[in-house]
Amino acid sequence: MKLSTRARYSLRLMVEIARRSDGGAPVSLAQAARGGDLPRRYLEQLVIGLKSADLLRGVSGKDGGYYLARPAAEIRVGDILEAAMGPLRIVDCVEDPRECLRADFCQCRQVYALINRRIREVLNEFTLEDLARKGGLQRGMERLEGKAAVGKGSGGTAPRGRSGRTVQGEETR
Amino acid sequence: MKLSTRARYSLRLMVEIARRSDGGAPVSLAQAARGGDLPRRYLEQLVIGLKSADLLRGVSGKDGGYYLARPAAEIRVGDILEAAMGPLRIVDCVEDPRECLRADFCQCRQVYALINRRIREVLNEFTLEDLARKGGLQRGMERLEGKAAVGKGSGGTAPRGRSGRTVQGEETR
DNA sequence: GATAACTCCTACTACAATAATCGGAGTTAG
DNA sequence: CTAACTCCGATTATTGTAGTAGGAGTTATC
Repeated sequence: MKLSTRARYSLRLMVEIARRSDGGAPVSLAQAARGGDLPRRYLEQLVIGLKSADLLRGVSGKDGGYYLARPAAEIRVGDILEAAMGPLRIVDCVEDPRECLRADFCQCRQVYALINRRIREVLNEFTLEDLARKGGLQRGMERLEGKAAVGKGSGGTAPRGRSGRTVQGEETR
Repeated sequence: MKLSTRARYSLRLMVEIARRSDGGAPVSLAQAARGGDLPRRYLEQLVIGLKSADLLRGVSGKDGGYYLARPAAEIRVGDILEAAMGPLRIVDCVEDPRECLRADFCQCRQVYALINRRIREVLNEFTLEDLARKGGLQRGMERLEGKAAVGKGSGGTAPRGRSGRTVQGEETR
């Protein structure tokens, strides 16, 4: 149930990049590592998954680094977790019955599927912007509380883009 | 994200016991193991957690075994998972800020807390009875779909007891 | 065109957790 | 008294996690 370090670091890395990528210049892992006190060498690994999920783009060479492949408001927490941890499934049999010999008569499977769906829904309601926002936390929380309280059906889980601005600068630590 | 074998086995074990405990006699691990093809020796370990969470009660001696500490409709999936895996927290800092040095300025924490709450909600909406029910799946599913689709606020997550009857007998495999 | 600061790629390693297995002591119905 | 259980404490093999290490390739700057 617990998120792996890998998952948490990936989220924090994305947050650091989101916060610092305001000036247009790519954010280096060294910067991100310092800002979020994360082991830089480890980030190098995590970044691979985030790139191939097309959440980050890399720029080689001096003054290189990474920038978000799309606005923070359009990157869902679920996207990041999926990139870091693989498919967001509570059990394999939910998607592919062949994974389980017992699939035809196992009642658990259907309940698993429903739970799994709901978890993905929550994960897709929150975006990187929610994580990266600084200040105005109180205001932010009200909005977030709303999100968390109102079950918004099962349908489209794409995040509605808003246009808050990400602040940069002041050392996070 | 994936449920551990430990967690899945615990659920299946509970299902086996629920299904077989109709006659009043306790269900032995040997029976449960055969019915759910689970390694009996391993179940002996899992049962420890389930007992101390007061979900199962043990009866020693010949014809001994285990029975549910309360009706299946009152045992939530979340209860079982918690007994099997420990506290249902996605990260430790959600409940205890001291877990994290960065707690005061970390925005993630609040979002984590909201996600965590929602996950616990889903897990507490489904009961052992939902998992153990045999036949009438179609009908069951409609009810379950309803559950999964309608976000029912954040309030009380105690399962509403219903009074379906658990079937017993016919070998599950 | 050297150099500094990066990304990028591939191993490697230490440690912890997971998924069991095993032997045997204690309990109880027949 | 014995067969069928629970109960208890070790032990083990395998995998996964978190993190390090070394170095090749890329690019702005002096």
